[in-house]
Amino acid sequence: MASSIHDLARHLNISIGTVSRALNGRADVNAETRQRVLEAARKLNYSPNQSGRSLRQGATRSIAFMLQPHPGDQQYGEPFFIPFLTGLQARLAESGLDLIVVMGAPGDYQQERLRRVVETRRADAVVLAWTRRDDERIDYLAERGFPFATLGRSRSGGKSYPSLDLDFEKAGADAVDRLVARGHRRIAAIRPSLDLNFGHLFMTGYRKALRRHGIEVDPGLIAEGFINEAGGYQVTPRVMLSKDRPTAIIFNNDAMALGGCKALAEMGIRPGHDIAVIVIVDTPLCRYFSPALTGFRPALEPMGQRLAEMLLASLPAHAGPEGPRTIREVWPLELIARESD
Amino acid sequence: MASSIHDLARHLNISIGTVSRALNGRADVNAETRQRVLEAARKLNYSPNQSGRSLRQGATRSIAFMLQPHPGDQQYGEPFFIPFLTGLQARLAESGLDLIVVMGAPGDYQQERLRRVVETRRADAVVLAWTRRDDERIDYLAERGFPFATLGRSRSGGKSYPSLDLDFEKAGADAVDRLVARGHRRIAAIRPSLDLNFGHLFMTGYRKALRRHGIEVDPGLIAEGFINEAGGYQVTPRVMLSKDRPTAIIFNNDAMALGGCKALAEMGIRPGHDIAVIVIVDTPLCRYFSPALTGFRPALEPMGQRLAEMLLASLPAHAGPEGPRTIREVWPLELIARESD
DNA sequence: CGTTTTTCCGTAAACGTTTACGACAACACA
DNA sequence: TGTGTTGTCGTAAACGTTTACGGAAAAACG
Repeated sequence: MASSIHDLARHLNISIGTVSRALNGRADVNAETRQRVLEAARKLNYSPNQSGRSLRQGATRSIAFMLQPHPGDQQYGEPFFIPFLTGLQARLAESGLDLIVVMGAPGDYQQERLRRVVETRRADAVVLAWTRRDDERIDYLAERGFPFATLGRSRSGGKSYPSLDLDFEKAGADAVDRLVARGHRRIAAIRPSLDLNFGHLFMTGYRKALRRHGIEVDPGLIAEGFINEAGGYQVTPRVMLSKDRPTAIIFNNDAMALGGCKALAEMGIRPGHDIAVIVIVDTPLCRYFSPALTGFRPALEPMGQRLAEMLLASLPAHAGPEGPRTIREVWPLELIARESD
Repeated sequence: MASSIHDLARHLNISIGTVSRALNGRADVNAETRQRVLEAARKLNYSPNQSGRSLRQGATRSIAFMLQPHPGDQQYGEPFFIPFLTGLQARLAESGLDLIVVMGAPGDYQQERLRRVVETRRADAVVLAWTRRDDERIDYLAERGFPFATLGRSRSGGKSYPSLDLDFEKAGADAVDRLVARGHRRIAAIRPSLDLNFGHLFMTGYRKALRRHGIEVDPGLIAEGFINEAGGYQVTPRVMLSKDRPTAIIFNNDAMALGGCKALAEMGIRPGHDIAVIVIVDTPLCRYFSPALTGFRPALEPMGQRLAEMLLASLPAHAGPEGPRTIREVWPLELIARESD
């Protein structure tokens, strides 16, 4: 049904080699011949078979983003990822690469999907997100020498790969600073597993800032939950029942904040009135919540573009001129002051 | 670097044909030979090159889901799609198929990404979502004879393809019925473009039910906005300024409801107290909002599985036994009563 | 023992590309 | 006219699979 390069060749009475060269813009083909080939390609509705091309070139010209649910949870953190993916895909498209998103099955801790993509060579490189402090995916990819980049840092030592992260540590500290400046001293933190690196970074900033202000960190004001609405809802009451109630809460995430505010509402506590609330990663949800939640906004779309660039530069086939290769970058989180603190 | 079928053959001193047959579980290979091949495959860390396989078989063994932003908007409706995709991918994996998600670029009205997937044969079939009343994507695919299925119906006549949709019409009517039974007669509707088929269906149910109750539909109580938080926020005040204020609002979507409730809050109107609120498609956001929003919950994950099944049955290569093939199904939306109405 | 069937395996072609190599003509130059 | 250069194209191999076909040996059968 679909026309191949042979059809074009037959139709034009020339060889497939010439057709291919004409299509690929090679120099050694007559201008007029090229014109005829391009016209015929349009007329016969030709477009190259990707499998044939991949097989010959040993490259699929596509990059895979692994969308993996948080273990113990069905959450993917989508509202966060979509703008990032938009930027990623835009930049990749500029270089003629396709972005494909591979869904991990919930409960797939063995990285079955990732292995599948790598081993069957469905993509030339992969992008990982939600890096963990010790991330077996990174070990796996580095060991096999498969190209990859990560959104988020990891503790994995000695490996060299492009990574882009947000400065969660500074955001955690900034949040504390802001609250202290407004007179708060009992500041709670609702966080996910410390295994998730951004949770760890956030808490580092939180602790450091508290100490800097001479405030002792109270374990009773820190609670861990799943990084979704249910997690925030379940866990927030715990810190509110601390013997000396917090006057402020920092949530690591918009979904946790939503659940947390629900729990607060049920206790008759109004964010912005009775308690200050700040969320680390801002999304549209924060803006349209009542009261609007103060948060730190990441530049997700530019980050996607940037990580694509970094990844491309690290790929043998795309390595540009000599310029020094950026390996890791940490981007700032910008505070958006609203009504909740 | 990666081992091919030739490496296995050389290593075992047999022919590549036998290796392939052994690997693919064909009958005409000695049990002991097969055992040796499988062992060697494990030892040499072999897995088949997907490009080679696709080229030979003329099938990629993967299905593409097109994730397209709503025109005029950057919204993808992710919280809705993720559970659906989870079901889809689970069922496809059972049949050895991979699911890949292809991100449409915002503003890509010419379906450039879709064309790309189809023409370069990156997938054996595609799944479309957010069908429009007249959907040029469906026309395109049907015309080319490319296998596809849709989440959502369309008006496109005469074409035969598997589709699965929710009964938005009934949900719209049910919402009205419920509100009328509770004494409301001025019921507003916040909807997206009628071009989106689910918006159209919702409004059909809404109108029919109002008429059934002898209530005239008031154009002043209907407003159209982008299907996101900003849309709900911008448009909700419009219906509230109607000369005879509504006592209830039905939102087509959780994000629109969030924005709408923000607007209401700014006007000093409390959902659940001063006005009844119902949202058609329920998500975790509705549950954890304060007050918790009454809504209609779709069975998204089972729907994903079901659509995968329907798509598989329609594929020549996977067509099972003769059983009658379901072509279109409409699933119910279950009302979850909460606090907002 | 001769014939037929079965079991197992090797050979080679094919899928649709890209590309190294060489051929041939046209042209320039001495 | 002979030699080199340039421009354009065809040939054929290669990428990693799957599979139709046939053949040899073993088994079954008379």
